[in-house]
Amino acid sequence: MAEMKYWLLKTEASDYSIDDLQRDGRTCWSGIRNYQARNFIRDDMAVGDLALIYHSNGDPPGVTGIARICKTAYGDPTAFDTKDSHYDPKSTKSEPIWYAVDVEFVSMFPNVISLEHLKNTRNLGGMLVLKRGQRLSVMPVEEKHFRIVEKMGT
DNA sequence: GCCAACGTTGGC
DNA sequence: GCCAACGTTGGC
Repeated sequence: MAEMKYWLLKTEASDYSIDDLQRDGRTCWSGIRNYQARNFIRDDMAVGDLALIYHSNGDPPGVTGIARICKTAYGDPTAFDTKDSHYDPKSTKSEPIWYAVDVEFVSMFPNVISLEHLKNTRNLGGMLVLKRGQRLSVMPVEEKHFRIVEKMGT
């Protein structure tokens, strides 16, 4: 088995929150429309990888829990749906441009680990989400950083 | 709602 | 291939 990887997945709490994931148990993580993020999803995510769930535009913005990748990348169904706001006619089922994975609920933190808290945690220096101007909705996380945030959330 | 920091598009 | 215009993200 390949080495386990760690990720950070951004979502807007008003759109799909950790509470929604806990309720659903499992969901299709769709709507990613950035090539760099797409490449992570399509090429690097494996079943069993763990992801920090990050609420952007939250109050406060921050990490709210953990999910696990439970199905590797497949053509993003929202790109095929003419009624969906993420519809993209250039992405076809035979040759998808955009991809989704399935994730399952692992845990919800009792308190949000706020962006400010992350910034003030010295051991998290270099974590991608803290970098200025970092807008990727999917990004890799180093194991050591994942473990620190996981611990902060328990 | 503002705006900085991007990524994408399209004319040339 | 350059780059200006435009759209989006996301903290504040």
